[in-house]
Amino acid sequence: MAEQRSGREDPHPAEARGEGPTLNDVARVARVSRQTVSNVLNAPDKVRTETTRRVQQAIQQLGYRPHRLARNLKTRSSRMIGYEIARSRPGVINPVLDRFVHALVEAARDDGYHVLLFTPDEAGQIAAYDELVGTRTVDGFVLSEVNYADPRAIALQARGVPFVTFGRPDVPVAHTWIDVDGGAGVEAAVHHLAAQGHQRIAFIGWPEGSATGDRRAEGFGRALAELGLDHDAALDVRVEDGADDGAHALIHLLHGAEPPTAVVCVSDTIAVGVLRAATTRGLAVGSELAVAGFDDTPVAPLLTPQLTSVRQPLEAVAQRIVNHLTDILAGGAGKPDGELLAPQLIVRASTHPY
Amino acid sequence: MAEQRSGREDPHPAEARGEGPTLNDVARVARVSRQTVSNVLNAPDKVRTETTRRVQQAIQQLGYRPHRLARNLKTRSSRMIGYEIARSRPGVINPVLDRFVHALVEAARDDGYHVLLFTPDEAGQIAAYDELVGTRTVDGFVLSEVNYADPRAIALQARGVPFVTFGRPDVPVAHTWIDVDGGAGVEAAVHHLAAQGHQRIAFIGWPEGSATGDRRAEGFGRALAELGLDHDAALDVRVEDGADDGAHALIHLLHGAEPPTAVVCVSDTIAVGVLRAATTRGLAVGSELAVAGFDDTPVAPLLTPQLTSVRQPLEAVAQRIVNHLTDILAGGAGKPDGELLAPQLIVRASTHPY
DNA sequence: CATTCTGATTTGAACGTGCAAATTTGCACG
DNA sequence: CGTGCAAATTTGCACGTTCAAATCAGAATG
Repeated sequence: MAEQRSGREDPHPAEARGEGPTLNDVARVARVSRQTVSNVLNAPDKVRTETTRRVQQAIQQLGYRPHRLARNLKTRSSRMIGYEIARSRPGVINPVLDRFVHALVEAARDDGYHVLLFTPDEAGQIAAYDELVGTRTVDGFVLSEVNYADPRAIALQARGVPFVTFGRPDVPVAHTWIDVDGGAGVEAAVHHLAAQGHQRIAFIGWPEGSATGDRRAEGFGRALAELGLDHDAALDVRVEDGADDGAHALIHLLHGAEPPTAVVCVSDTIAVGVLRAATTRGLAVGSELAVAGFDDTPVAPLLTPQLTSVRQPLEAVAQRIVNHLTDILAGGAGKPDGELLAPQLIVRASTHPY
Repeated sequence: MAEQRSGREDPHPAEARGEGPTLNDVARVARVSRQTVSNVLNAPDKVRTETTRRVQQAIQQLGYRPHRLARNLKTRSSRMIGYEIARSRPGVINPVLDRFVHALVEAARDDGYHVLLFTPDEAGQIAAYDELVGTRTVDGFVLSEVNYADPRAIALQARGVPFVTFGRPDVPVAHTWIDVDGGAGVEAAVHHLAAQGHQRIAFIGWPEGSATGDRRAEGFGRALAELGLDHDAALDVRVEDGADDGAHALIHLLHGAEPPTAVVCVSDTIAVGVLRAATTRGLAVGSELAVAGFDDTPVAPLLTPQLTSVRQPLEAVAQRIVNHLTDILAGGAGKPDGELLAPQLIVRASTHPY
């Protein structure tokens, strides 16, 4: 059928190059122009049904897939979202990485984006961000573990780089954020303990200065006020995030004049230490001492007794973050706003009196 | 200085476009051609020192960074490595994600690559792989948790897609892999226990059929043989990977005619259950019953007592995997080979007799 | 039947870079 | 001072796609 061939042939058909087929290859097979194929994929309403059918078939036949790089070069977007994974500290259970990253990747995929991981650059907090945005490797970022006046948020803001944070800034600033209401989580834990009959409830938090920690601590104070319990300063302590620190804190609490019968911890890591110290002292956790953690890390259900913990809706957080970010990237400016999601208290044996 | 300007001007200088500067912008400032700038970056030896200096300065001045997409389009490579994160099962501590992913990202960066995460596609085990490679979004893959005759490895192999696995295939096949000698890890644990005086050492493994699990089990048999201890089938049990399963297994073992004085577990998750069951039964772990885990997950040092565990050199694994993969991607064919790294036994209180 | 209009399709150009070939420059030599 | 040669630099083109403008086909209109 040589006469069917058009005069000008693509001198480099896909097979000859040992590469995937291109728009031109599909176009030739479907006997349409390159642009029509492009339209079938990107603006189907501009193409006649019959033509669409023919093109689709050619695409099928050749197993064509658009070349991401070529498309992105033209559209000036990478359709990649950058996410920095911080170095995990040994001895501290990373509450976020596993579940959150997973959720992030899935949410991004649903919106046609991919997640690119990177680690902090020793050249400075934002060097890695500059690099990625400078080379246009990513279109925007998701920041987690943001603190007050987070330098990364400030820098990205100044550069006009799109980003959404997991965690809210302290002052109302002009960027979009999603956060979990940690205070409400602690509040729920305290209410739960009070409902079990506990009157002397302690809180082991992180040292002041971390946005996340401070807000959880506030929830503690709020809950006591709501319950009409007085806020005994001796029952409100602050330690670094470590199991040993938690253990020491509990021992200290137990040595007080009026020791607590229940302890709410700002993290599961600390709760692990509290559990350990309690067990070592022969205190029956659950009946004699109730303990609650925070983050519902994978270990919570593995501890003895199983640990009551506040679970963050990380999947929902990731979903909302990606939605907001892709909106911004799509140019749907809108004014930046925040969204506060409610955590959920997972009650387990460590706070059961029986 | 109008007379210094060349006749033909770039009609779209960077500032006018509101985008980053391009090679052309740098070239104009440095008064050289676009290609010379490219050479300064990619083949410095082809450029005169003086010219290099001028170009460097222009690059500095404009804050130029090469446009990744454009470069990659031309070089037909994305300089991205794909890594699939499997859905983590609740109640099982993911031994790999945190440390390994981190190490992977850092190793990749050192070789000029980025890591792109993705999750399994419900359309099939390799659909997501096909998609990424079809759109040329990634250049190759790192596979972890590979099993015998892993379908992903087979499919990628068939398609000629570059990849390196963490985990070795059962038959000598034609792909490169890195693995940790799990058998040797269990062996080390058994030897350590024997050195503490234990004669009846049990092993709690996974059901047969998983490459990783079977090899760890083999190490157990090997160690017993080396030590001249007989391989009592009653002390070699298999359960699913869960804390409860570990607990049941221990109880079962303790009910035997001659119960073990030491237990090596194929995972920390199982060890957690064993610890729990032992404690519940009033057995002093460390002195009366020694327990060792595997993977040295973040919880191991947080347990009571702290858990002896076999630690995989994940950082080294990631490093070697990336090195091999980038070699392959650079065309440095070489014949595929494997590399077996030794794990390290981290001794803690759970196997200390005092 | 010529004209206008609308929708469908094609053509030309560009995104920013790197490879290959072409050109220019600098320098040693007879 | 021309000649030859290697080194330095430039020019042309292509990577695969999308956007904008141009062309074409077909129906509706006067």
